[in-house]
Amino acid sequence: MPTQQLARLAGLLADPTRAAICLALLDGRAWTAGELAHHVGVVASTASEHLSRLVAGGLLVEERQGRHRYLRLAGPETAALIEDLATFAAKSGAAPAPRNLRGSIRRSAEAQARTCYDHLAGRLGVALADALLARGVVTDDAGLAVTAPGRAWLAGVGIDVDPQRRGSRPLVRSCLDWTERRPHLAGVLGAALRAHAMDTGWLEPVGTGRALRITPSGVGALHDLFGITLD
Amino acid sequence: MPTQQLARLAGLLADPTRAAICLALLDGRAWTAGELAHHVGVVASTASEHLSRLVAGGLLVEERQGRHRYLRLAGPETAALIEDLATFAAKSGAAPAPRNLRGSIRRSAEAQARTCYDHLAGRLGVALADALLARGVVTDDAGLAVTAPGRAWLAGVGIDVDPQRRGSRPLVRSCLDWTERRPHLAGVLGAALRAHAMDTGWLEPVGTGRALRITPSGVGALHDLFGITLD
DNA sequence: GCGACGGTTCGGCGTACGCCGAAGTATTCC
DNA sequence: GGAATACTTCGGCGTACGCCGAACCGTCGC
Repeated sequence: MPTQQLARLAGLLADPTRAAICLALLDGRAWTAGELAHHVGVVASTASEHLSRLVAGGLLVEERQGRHRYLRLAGPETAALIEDLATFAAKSGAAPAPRNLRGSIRRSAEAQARTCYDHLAGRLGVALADALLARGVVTDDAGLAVTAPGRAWLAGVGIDVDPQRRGSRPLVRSCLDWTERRPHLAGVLGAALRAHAMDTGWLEPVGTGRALRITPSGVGALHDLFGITLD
Repeated sequence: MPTQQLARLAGLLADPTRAAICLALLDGRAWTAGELAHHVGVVASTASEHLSRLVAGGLLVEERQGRHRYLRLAGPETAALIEDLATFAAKSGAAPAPRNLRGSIRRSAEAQARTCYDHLAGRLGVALADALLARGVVTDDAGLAVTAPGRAWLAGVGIDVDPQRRGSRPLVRSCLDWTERRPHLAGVLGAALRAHAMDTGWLEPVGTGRALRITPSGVGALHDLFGITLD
């Protein structure tokens, strides 16, 4: 009875509150139950029940730490499914003609580069993290940190990570990516990298989602500056 | 508010009856309202309401002819979405680990070859239809029909289309495919082709869906007998 | 220890929805 | 024209579900 299974799965996303939760979790992070409740605008008890159903249904996984319950999507394929669904839903009513090619293009583009909150994820995000570590711009000796020469080098490229500008936010932070399952750079540096890449036109958004496309000039710059070549 | 749209779309598939309707329509054919009602086991009035909702939601399109209301999926992307969803739902609970590669493999495989009811669809189905027409095994002079030499040639290959075996079912019938939007061969010959391909090991099922994989021996046989090469 | 806090469970309320049968409308066949 | 057919609309029934507030339970900070 695949029918029941399909209906069950769809039923998990058929409620606006649960849908909002899943969309929020598309950023790949693990949220606490309280954060999600506040974000979607329901009381904690209501959210708790929704979250239990989503976990029972296999869409979410939970991780209990002390008095917190962290929730994230069950895996990359779950994220992909929800994105596909949301994308399809968003353009219902629009011209359905040119969707065939678009779909696959966007899919592959998103695997290459996409935003995770305000920084870069996807294969580009991981590659950037690797490159900066390899070149000594960032060290991982006692927690992630930008080295002194690294700071100067970044300034030369045009990326400003003046420590005065960070509030309470860590300068460099690790963030686990969906498709790569490897950490990439978040924090102030991660955000600065993304902002610089967008400002200089190395990357441009494609569609309304979080997918990014590497422009021709971006291909050159990423190769020359960071030694990155994505096939 | 993409949240509402996602929930609306999911809500269309969240009901077992509607899910069953959509799964039935995955064969690409246009069903009448009555056929669907009987197939999913509800009374006509109930089905009518479900169908109206599915049409209003953009998942189905209708075509009125006389006192009949024909319904089919809105397009190839709709079929793909429902299949993705059903596939995902079917393996919820199984090991989610090796799904990354599998997913893309299956996707491309399904575009190449898949079953449509009991015959072959996808690019292989279309290519087979073309090949048989080009070789004079089948003609399209006055409706599709198997030629006399064609019948002998098929018998030599090992495909039995003895006219005594057909009941009221047409020997050859055209069927519009989703991904190719071109007719392929249904009817008794279509079913016989599929059965032969499975029996001889030219094709093998992949996963639980309708996707088929062309085996190495199948590649050779399809090339030698029908002159077919799929990239 | 004790309070504060995050999360869960439970009871109750209201709505939405799926189902059917009966009546109504349109089309086709004779 | 009249009967059979295909579908739709409507009314009514029952259930399922989403929401909240209140009470309860474990964890953390002092």
